[in-house]
Amino acid sequence: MIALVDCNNFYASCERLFNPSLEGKPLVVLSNNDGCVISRSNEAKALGIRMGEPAFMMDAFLQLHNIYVFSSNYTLYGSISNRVMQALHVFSPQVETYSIDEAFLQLQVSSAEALDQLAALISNHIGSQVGIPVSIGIAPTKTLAKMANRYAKKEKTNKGIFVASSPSQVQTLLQNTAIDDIWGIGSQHQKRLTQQNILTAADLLKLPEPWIRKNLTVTGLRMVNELKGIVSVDWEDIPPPKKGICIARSFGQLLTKKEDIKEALANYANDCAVKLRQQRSQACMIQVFIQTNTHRTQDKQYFRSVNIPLPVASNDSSTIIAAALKGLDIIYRKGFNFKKVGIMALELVADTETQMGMFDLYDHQKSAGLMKVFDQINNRYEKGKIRFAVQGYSKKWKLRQHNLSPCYTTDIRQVLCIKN
DNA sequence: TCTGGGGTCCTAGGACCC
DNA sequence: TCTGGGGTCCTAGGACCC
Repeated sequence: MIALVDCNNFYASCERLFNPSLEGKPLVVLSNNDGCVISRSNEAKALGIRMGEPAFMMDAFLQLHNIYVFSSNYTLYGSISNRVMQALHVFSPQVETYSIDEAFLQLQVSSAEALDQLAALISNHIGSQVGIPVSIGIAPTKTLAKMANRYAKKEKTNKGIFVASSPSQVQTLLQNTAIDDIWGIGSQHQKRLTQQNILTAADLLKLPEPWIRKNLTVTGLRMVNELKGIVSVDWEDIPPPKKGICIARSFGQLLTKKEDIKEALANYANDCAVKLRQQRSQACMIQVFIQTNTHRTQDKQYFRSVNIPLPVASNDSSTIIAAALKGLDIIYRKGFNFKKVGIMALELVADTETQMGMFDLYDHQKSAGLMKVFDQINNRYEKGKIRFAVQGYSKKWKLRQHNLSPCYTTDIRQVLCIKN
């Protein structure tokens, strides 16, 4: 059987962890730039706040209801996530981290009672060891486990646990799951299925295979098999290597000058190179893209991207930054209000597989050595202590983060201090 | 003033090859 | 009148996920 363990309102729960006075209070976490709502406590949900709602449109509402507002603190959430994943390993050697707040577990137990007990145990353990509430769905396939989890949350069943191990329980699940609550059905597929009068997961199983194949592609066929209890989604204990690494961010304010955008891009390019080194990869291709704010209909719009091949695979900050700036030279145009710039590292190879270029005069060992020292210093002291001159100091592009909580678990200077 | 960021997979269509 | 067929590679775009 497969269990899906999902942290409830994860970011909101993380903010509460070190601030118990927020228990029982409405609380929201905002996206980068304090843009829109990406996590809500149950109390905030009860007040009708929707996911993705822009913060600036609800300022008055937030104040009126004394809703606590947090900027997103991914350093904190990442660190709490690690604790949750560690704690889950107690219950199974096979744990697949699916996202920052979810994991699949393979369980070698089959009876419904035993599964119920085990789920309760897991839930209590994460609660007492990490302090984060979770919901658990158990079923024969990942897709059904996702559904069981959602069902548990929605119906508030038995402490957020739902076990669908027997055919009759699976049937209950299928009949009570709306199609848009199925893992793999988004708004577009939902529209098409509703037109066919397919409203639940059970309805979906009545559709002929060729129709599924044509309209929902092979991914849809796989999903339907999973609903039938046939395992069709691979198990991945070890995360497969990433195919691309992307750093893209909206600016705190609109930018028009190339110099300002250059500064932002150089910083993102350096972050991208750091990520490449962390996962021991090198990129053969760099993509740069730039875009205006599509929400501002009064502005002229512009979106463009360009690929810059690297003659030799690299994860050297200065090489990645240089390629990124070369790309910006090609796609930048005067006279637009730009909102966002980004860089993507593509065609990744392991850093042990470096192919030397025929006319390659670059000293790879020297570069690797320099980057190692660079990373060590930045890890040891304040993050980003040493930087490249082109990364600049104007910081006009900087994110808005008006309500950022401390990095309680990752920065010794921000550890919670208890008075006596 | 103000609307996230980072991924994956699939398909269709064009270019190119023999 | 009537203009092949099959393969590969690349890209853009669309759908999905959290």
